[in-house]
Amino acid sequence: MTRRQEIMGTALGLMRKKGYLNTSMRDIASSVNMEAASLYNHIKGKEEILVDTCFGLAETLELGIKEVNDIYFNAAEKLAMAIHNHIQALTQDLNASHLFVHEWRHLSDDKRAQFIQRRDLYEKEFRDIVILGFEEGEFKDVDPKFATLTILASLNWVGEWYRPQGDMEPKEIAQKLTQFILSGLQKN
Amino acid sequence: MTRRQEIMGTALGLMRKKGYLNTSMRDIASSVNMEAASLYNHIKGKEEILVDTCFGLAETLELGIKEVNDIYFNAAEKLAMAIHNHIQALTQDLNASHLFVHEWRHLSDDKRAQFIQRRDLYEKEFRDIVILGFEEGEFKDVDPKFATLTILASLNWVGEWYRPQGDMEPKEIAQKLTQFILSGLQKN
DNA sequence: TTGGAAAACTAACAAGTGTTAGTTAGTTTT
DNA sequence: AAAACTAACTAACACTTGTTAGTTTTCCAA
Repeated sequence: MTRRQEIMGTALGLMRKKGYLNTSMRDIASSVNMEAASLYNHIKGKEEILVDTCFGLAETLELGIKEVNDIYFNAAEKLAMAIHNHIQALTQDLNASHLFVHEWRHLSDDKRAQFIQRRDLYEKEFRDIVILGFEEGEFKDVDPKFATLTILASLNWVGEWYRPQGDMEPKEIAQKLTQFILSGLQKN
Repeated sequence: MTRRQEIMGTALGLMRKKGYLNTSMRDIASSVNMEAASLYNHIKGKEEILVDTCFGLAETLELGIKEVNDIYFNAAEKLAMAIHNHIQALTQDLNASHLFVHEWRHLSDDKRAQFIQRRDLYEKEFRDIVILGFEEGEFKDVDPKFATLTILASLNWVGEWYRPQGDMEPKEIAQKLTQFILSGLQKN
């Protein structure tokens, strides 16, 4: 593990616990036993931590949804796989997920604009699955935008309560979420 | 409208746009055309804004769920009404909702502990409805904790995309959410 | 053993933070 | 008219912020 990775990992942990703005370069430095100024031998600045993390996870998610569309499935299967990939990506590094879900707002103006664009594109991929399901006659005639936002809300919130040593594994969470989203709470 | 209310309202708007930590007392002051120090004639300090808002909305939500339990309904009807009340409370002031959903983390330690406790209690009320539904034989045998968190995630996320002048009214949103949560995406 | 890069250090800067103290003008109450 | 209250002000304090410049130490390849 390079020193840079060590710094990044420590920073992400602190930022998840205290928030991005509340985590100072001095906090990060002392957590890896060095002075704040020394961090600049490894990273360009504080924002680099946020940028690399947000865009890194964005790329992982994009690859995940592309994989879903490459393989031919019906909408229900596509949705199940998309949910699975999303949950895998998010639970794989909860600290990074926190920045991705909550702290992207503090990106500088241009980076934030780029981020929002990629996020919207990702949302659109989900929405297309919902629309496909309707065209197949398998899904109800719901408002696709509304449904997609609701689905993604459920997925992104998993990072708030998932605990790696807990009693549910990512795979199981994804499966339950898929079940819930497809057929809801009510019996028949 | 008192000067205090004016300050609070302005502060909440700024804090939703820029985040709690990124909004300085000087920002707030200049938005209401006064000096930062003068704010202290009306509020005790910056945290009071966060505390009053978070606990105020908490109380509204608690009243909402109590109302649901006072009136006898089956679980499906209870859930529908609980969702309706929750969405009404959240969409009624999106600025306050932002603090409630996102910025409560920055409460001081003791206030945060209180907040979490009340939040957990509110979650429990929702969970009890899910459990009741199962006991009635109306809901599936889902993991109640998992289901509740997923439901609340969907509800809380509404504040991220709801726009007051948009094409969906709170009542309609609540109705669609209820429908989605009860019977899901899939036909049959 | 030595040269040079990598990685740490100290010191400092310029800006911004929430908050307090003390004051003043204007209004309300006694 | 005198006293008290309200709400604004200026000035300052003590501290924290991200970052840069310049310097010293560490460490590995030649």
